[in-house]
Amino acid sequence: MLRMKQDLTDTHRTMQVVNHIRALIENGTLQPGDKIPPEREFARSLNISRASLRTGIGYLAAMGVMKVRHGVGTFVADGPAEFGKASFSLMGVLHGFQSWQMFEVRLIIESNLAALAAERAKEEHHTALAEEVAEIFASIDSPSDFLIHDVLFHRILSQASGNPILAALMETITSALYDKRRKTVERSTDLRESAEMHRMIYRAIRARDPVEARRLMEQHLRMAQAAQGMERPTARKTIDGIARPRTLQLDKGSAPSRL
Amino acid sequence: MLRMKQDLTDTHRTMQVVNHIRALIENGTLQPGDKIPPEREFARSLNISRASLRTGIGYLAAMGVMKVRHGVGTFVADGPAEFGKASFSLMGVLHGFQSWQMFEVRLIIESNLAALAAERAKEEHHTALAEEVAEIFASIDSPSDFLIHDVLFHRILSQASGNPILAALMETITSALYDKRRKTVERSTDLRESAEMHRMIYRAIRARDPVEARRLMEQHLRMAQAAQGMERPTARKTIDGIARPRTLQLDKGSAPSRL
DNA sequence: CCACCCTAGAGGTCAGACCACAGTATACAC
DNA sequence: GTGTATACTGTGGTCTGACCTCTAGGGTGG
Repeated sequence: MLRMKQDLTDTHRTMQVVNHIRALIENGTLQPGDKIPPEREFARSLNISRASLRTGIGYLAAMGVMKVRHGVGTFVADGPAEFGKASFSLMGVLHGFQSWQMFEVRLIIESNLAALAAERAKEEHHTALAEEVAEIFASIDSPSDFLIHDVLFHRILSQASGNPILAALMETITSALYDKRRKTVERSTDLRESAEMHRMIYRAIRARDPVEARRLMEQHLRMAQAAQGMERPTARKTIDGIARPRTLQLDKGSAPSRL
Repeated sequence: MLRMKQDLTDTHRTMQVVNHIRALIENGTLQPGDKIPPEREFARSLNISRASLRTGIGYLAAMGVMKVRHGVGTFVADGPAEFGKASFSLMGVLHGFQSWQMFEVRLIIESNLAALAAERAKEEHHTALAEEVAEIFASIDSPSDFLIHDVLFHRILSQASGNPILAALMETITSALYDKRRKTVERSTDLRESAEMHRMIYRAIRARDPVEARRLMEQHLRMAQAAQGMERPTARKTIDGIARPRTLQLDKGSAPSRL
């Protein structure tokens, strides 16, 4: 009737490797930061060729679950969760993501992140947040440093929200936005105002006031968006990149496996 | 001082392939659904070995940008945008994602999706949405069919929101939730109530009432969550899967490349 | 006209040699 | 003794080319 086949990228051996490692992570044998055995050895122990093993590892590395370091070894990722850095930009060109859409998503997610953080942040988060606010003020004359601590502030806030999934989504958007920001921040003049906003957001979180935290975060982001001239276009035209009409197909295709 | 190296998975050849294909997609040479040349031939034209080409393709396939079909060929993905199906579950076991967190994210994203859809949906979306509502009512006695149209309804709503990024994030969460739902829906008794909710949401969107659409969607999701007994635990214990304490490190590590 | 089988074309796997990189041990010069 | 240069070892990266498996389509016999 409809689709029967599973379009998963589950090529025999590849998935075998992926599932094996997944299992090792699930039962705790492998923890973030751990190193897996050398390819030659690991391949032998799994009774597959090194090439196949590498395919599987490549798969895991592509989505950020593992990190491969030439000449050193392969490790389980340990940084903040994220859905493939490159993934986002690739998906972007493929589906025509636009800047205003990124900001819209950021506004939605981060304002909720702020609200949740206000409700759930622990002492240690308050401390870390306060430190970053201080660093931000201290970096007012150095745009590049300012941006670093700005990013750090938002990342800590993500963790304070107590929802790693939301944090991971935010991280994905943020890293995609980073390059663009790095360029504009340089010629930014009112970093003082931005610093002040961070401080106010921190105070709202500190005071466990979700409503205020959300409001301030929204205000902060709208200001940031305006500063980069990336508001949503009133008309239907592309801001950056080529316009991509692409007949919008209400594709029912590939409904969640089997049906 | 801090990190200097770029931890990107950019192994020479691999990235070379990825960027090449990315370029082909950007300049329109490759469109969703298109087939790329056979590996042997493509590899020769790029002056790299077939193995390297395959590594690159595997990378792209892993994040859902390309689809490989054994014995047929390799194609550019054309379905709804999504950040790697497997990616999510892998990230899940790695960072300890929990059910209530997935619901929380879904609640946040989808309620906003509904609000946006109410503001921006076009005629064609209204039509498609109405059709699915009808299908949903028609499937009240068939849980499996019901679920299919339920998913379709939400997917169309995502497209109607006019923000493909948000839609992609939603799709990622949804596909992860799908399996779990498939099990519970079977023994669900009040599908009628759910169907009614979909109809009301549709009407709110149709009436271009963002506030009401958001409110109804939130209500709908909370009911769904309650039906599956996945509210957020009052205490600090795990619902499913093993508890994973994992010393919460405020990892500053891997700040967005170079600094 | 339909069912079955065969085959061409495309991806999947394998084996083993060799290259490139990172970190450490060693040797030589001062 | 100290320090720097070099060699070695371990680990991932790439290449070749042969062979396996799957899919789709066309040919052939019933």
